[in-house]
Amino acid sequence: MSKDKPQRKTTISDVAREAGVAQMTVSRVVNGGNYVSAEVRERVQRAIAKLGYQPNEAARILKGQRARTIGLIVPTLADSFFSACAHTVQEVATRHGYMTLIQTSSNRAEVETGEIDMMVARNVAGLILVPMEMKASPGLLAVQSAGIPIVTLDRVVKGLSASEVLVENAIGAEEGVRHLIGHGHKQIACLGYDADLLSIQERIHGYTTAMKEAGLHPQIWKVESARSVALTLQRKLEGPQPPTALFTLNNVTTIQTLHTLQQLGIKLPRDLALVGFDDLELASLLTVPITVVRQSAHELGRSGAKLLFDMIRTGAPMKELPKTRLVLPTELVIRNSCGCKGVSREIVAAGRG
Amino acid sequence: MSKDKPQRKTTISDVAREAGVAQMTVSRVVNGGNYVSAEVRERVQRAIAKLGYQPNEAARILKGQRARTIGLIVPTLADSFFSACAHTVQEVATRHGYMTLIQTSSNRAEVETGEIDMMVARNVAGLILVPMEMKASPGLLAVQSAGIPIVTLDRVVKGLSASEVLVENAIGAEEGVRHLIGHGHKQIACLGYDADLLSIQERIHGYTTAMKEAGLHPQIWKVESARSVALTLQRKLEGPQPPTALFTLNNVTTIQTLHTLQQLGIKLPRDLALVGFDDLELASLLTVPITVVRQSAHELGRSGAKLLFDMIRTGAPMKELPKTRLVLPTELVIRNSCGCKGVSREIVAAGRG
DNA sequence: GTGAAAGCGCTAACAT
DNA sequence: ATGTTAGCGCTTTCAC
Repeated sequence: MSKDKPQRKTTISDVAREAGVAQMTVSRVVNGGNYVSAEVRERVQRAIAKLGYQPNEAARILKGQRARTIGLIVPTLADSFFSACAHTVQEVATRHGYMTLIQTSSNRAEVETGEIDMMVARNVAGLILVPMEMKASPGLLAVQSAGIPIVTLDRVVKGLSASEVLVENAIGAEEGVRHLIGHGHKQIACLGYDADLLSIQERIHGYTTAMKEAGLHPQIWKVESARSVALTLQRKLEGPQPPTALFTLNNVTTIQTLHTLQQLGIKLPRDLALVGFDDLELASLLTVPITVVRQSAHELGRSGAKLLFDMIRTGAPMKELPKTRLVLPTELVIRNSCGCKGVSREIVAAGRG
Repeated sequence: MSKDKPQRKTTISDVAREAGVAQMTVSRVVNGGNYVSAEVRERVQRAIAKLGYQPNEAARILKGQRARTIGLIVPTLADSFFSACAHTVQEVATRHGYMTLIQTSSNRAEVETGEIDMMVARNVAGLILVPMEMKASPGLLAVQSAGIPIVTLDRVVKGLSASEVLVENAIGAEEGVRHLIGHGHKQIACLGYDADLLSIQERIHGYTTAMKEAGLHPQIWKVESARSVALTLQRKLEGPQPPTALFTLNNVTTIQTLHTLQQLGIKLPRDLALVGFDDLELASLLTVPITVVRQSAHELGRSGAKLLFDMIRTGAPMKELPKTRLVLPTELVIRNSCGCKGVSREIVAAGRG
């Protein structure tokens, strides 16, 4: 039907012939174009455009260069927080002329390890990840000693000289809990899971700080998984001395909580006040708009990618990579689940076919 | 701090030396091991194990092999429909031992074109995309004639021999609109944008079919962009003869509509009934749970990836690639915005730190 | 069965 | 400022 001959891709030597120069000159033009006269550069660029030349990555890599590709590992793309983050990382990478290998670890350290190996095999120029383990695995250390810059998002890895972008989890949680305290609540419970994650630990710490500061007794309900949130909540709320307010540790917990309250017929904020960590899409359109501590996924992605490309540009080779730690602020978005009355008006964007 | 020498990776010739054979023999052992005596194979395998040899992908690719990487281009990852889709594609790819280069086209054909070129430069083994143009660009044709399998999602590209995964847009829309008609509505307006996309055209077609079938007069409000939804809606609803029901053409339109109705103080479903195309996260927790025509992003991704790997496996080289068209069903999820009374109970999953 | 040679497309290092 | 040479690690081709 179509062309039978797979028409050999145009190579650097095709361009060189077309422009009447040596391959090396073309290579120089492609890579920054230094030490090339304006006239020749012009001619080469025309030839490139005419032939639709694209440098062959494999050849570059074989020569020892790094791929113009970065790796990104997030727990899942099915959570809008991480997909927003991935979106931004990819955008920044594109702006730098890089592509992005995106993998999901499904919250499993072994999976992450395998993915790191595959990325190393592809000579990625840098690696951004939301790490699953608190201490550096041999794989990650190998990446580091291969001189590949690493940025971790949301969490830190001990024993690794990677740059980190974190979130003011403790301060954000404090602020949220203080807001509930400001509404006069004394019995504020803190609900969530994954207590082994740094981010969650910090939020719990923030909760505890705010409670103690107000002379209140912290009540922390750690559950093992997202699924058990509903059970725990139901048991506690129907028990003696139910709390008058709730602080939920992440978006999934908040959603589970909302569903459970709906089932139990408990009305927000009349029967129970709620502040959650993490914003929800459509939060303002819910039966009761939810007050949340918002962290920006886009900012996390943007900062992480920016840091990575700084490192890639600097090209600190194998040696001590410059290690940076960035901590992003959170924002208390006051809606109605906390007991406040006002109406929040929010804007939506983005489109699909 | 760590190792200063980046310890050159062991190559095929290291293994050959260690085993006392030629590189070629090692290569044969690595790739299936045919035409090698058991004794030599044994020796080579021991050497491979001892040295921890990993074949270099770049070198393989340079020799004309395809990368164990596929490309995926979606309009955006900031829309949960497409990120869910990307999530599943990536999962399937991983299961096949492939990685996934994920790029976003931002709904712009030129961007898509550039990304396709970069993927070709990386020798991807296959390409999955939600195409922005209805006719094949030179770039896409080049991919095809290079023998790289292509699968398009949600839309078709004319003049391209790619496999396609589509959605029963027309039938789904018909079903949704018929449900509104079943509630006794006569004045049902259809609202949305991006009318040049096949998927939207089909939904409009389904709407029109259902209306005509019932002897009703179609009322289609095409707007130019997501932003103008609110304006149009407000103007029409405050004008003479406002409709009693609304059919919105995609999730963004539905959300804009919800916000607008909230502002105008119009209550669902008392003042106005609503059925939307595309499900919303948290739809069941909204003030009024929204009835929607749901299409499965995961199924779209899964089917597309499956199709692609079928093609990659078959390895139909440059010749006529087997072209398949798959059309996925939609599902009418009845909640309350249509006027139905029942309570829907839904489950949430997925977790984050 | 096994091996030697050639070369994929590119760029670092060295001419000129 | 531009060109020449060599070789990255692998597999295809052909010889033995």
